[in-house]
Amino acid sequence: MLTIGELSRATGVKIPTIRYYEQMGLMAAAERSGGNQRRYEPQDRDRLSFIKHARDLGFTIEAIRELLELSAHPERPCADADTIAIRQLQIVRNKIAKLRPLEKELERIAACCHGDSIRDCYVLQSLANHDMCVSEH
Amino acid sequence: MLTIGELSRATGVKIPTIRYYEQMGLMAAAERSGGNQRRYEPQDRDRLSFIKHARDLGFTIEAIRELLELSAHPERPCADADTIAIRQLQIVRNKIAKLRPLEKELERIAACCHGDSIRDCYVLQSLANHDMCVSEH
DNA sequence: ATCTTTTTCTCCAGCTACTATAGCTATTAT
DNA sequence: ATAATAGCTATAGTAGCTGGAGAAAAAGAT
Repeated sequence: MLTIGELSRATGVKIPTIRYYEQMGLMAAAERSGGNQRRYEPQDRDRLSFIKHARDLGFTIEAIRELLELSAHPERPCADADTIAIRQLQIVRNKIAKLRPLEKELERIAACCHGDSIRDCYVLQSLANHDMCVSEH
Repeated sequence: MLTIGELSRATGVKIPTIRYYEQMGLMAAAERSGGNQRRYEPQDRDRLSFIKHARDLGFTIEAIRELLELSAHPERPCADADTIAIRQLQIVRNKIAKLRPLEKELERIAACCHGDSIRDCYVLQSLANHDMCVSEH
């Protein structure tokens, strides 16, 4: 049996976050000690590690809930889990695709400022004037 | 003079967002019509466009506040604005740097699942077992 | 002038995924 | 027995909006 602090150290998930996951229904309500403190089984640690790993990969709570649902039904087809992973991959790729033009634009804006005073600051001019941008965003 | 709807259409910023910016002090409290509706001057449109452009580039409200502060003082050195832009570039680069390993990991997880049922689903196994990951994240 | 439609007003709640505080109690170590 | 550490609940706050309710104003049609 683990205390919430031990579970936290074992998984790298902060204590308030563990309680939050319980509230959100990702973790089952833990058993309690005589003094009303949460006590966990080893399998709770596995489940929480799964959640942490998925969160680190950017899956939403909702998506994780679905994945956990699926893993509770070993006979179901694997395709559903695959779909969720592919969806997440799309989300991550979209984010990267949006950030890359921003990076380029900021490089340009930040690198080119050779003015001395705000009056002719390239950064501020660029922000004021969208036409100066080299790409869409 | 523009109504809030016209300003919204002119800049692509939604009406509640314009009111929110006013609340946050990014936009000055607008003049009002006899019937208490907001009326804007052309320079308000420029300011809001500036804000929108900066938001699109991922600057926080706080950073935008600083940039607007700076642009109100044309005699100050340009370096301050440059610093803010460079900081934002760092933030964007960090985000990309974090997302790329996730992309790789998700590609691997999503592509390799050849099992039929959840029992031997590669997606779920990978999430359960961090050791299967090829990179840190 | 009246009627209808559209726009705007304020206030407040909700979103994601936590994080932090306050005030209290339980457990553990000495 | 006492002190230190760890845990409890409940509530509010974070960023940056977004949406809804209910009322009032403005604009267009007759």
